[in-house]
Amino acid sequence: MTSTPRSTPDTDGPDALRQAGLQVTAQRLAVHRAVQKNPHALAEEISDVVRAEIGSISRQAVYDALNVMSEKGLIRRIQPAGSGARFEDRVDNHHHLICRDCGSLVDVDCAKGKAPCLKADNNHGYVIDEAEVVYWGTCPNCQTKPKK
Amino acid sequence: MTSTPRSTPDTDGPDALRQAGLQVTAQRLAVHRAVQKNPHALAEEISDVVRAEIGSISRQAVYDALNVMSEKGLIRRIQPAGSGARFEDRVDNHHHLICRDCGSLVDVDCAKGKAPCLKADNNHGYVIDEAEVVYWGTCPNCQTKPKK
DNA sequence: CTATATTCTGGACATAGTCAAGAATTGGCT
DNA sequence: AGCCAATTCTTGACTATGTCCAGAATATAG
Repeated sequence: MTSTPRSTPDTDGPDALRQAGLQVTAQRLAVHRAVQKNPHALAEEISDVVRAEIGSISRQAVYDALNVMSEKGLIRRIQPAGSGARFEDRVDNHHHLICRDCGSLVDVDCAKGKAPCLKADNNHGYVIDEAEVVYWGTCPNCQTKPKK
Repeated sequence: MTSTPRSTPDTDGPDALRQAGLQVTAQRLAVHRAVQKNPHALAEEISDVVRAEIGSISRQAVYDALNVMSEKGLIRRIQPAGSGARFEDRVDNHHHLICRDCGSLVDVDCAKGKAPCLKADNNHGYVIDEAEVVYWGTCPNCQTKPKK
């Protein structure tokens, strides 16, 4: 560490937190890393990963970290029907494709980085800040199964 | 009302259920009516409405009716983050606009009845049957509040 | 180094929904 | 109309996911 100030300024743990105006704690750093390494993980899975890494963490600290970081835009929360909240560190505009049978979830890019769906016809006076798109279907694996 | 065999064949309770291959029961009819009359209601609200109408119904019967009817396409289930499942009888292609602050939810038509968002760039082998779009933002009422 | 605000811990609690076994109802058949 | 088999409903326990609270620990500013 003689002359490596910061390899990836934007996603580097401490800096990312500070830039978001959050205190830097071991728990938050670990949660952030866990989300980065486990895209689409559930809160409980994050909890397990963090616990494996730093020994222990309370459930509340996990939820708090996930919530505050998603509020600040550091991570993104997705919450499809049929499962708890999931978290990912990709904050760019992309969407998700979910299998109705097995719940598997994959990322899909949204038409070349543009946001074609961000405008609703009639916004009813709402100020829209995000358009979330979820594609529901059947994954390749579940298509082969007899359906029951 | 002297000679009105059925005003709306498609949404008439008994027929709608039969056409979906479901047994016609008082509970299901009441749940169906409750959903029609209370768009975007939660399961528990449906439960209350039904109970007011037919006296009593078990929680399980409500969930069962809602689930089977949404599987059969009689009603549609939507489940935005931060609330339980909501149900509506509009089955056509439309989307939703939700306030992050108060959770209010309104319908938005999807570009003139067409389905412009139904195609993902790369479907990863999935067979897609629905594209769900949720617009997140702040409703007119919450915009005036000081934000706290 | 100290002060103060923020965050974390631990445990109770809340909400939304599922599971399972037996009772009641529906719809087809005679 | 009356009966039978299958479906549906009831009841009550249970699971999963997440929140609330008060006090202990920690981070950051000065």
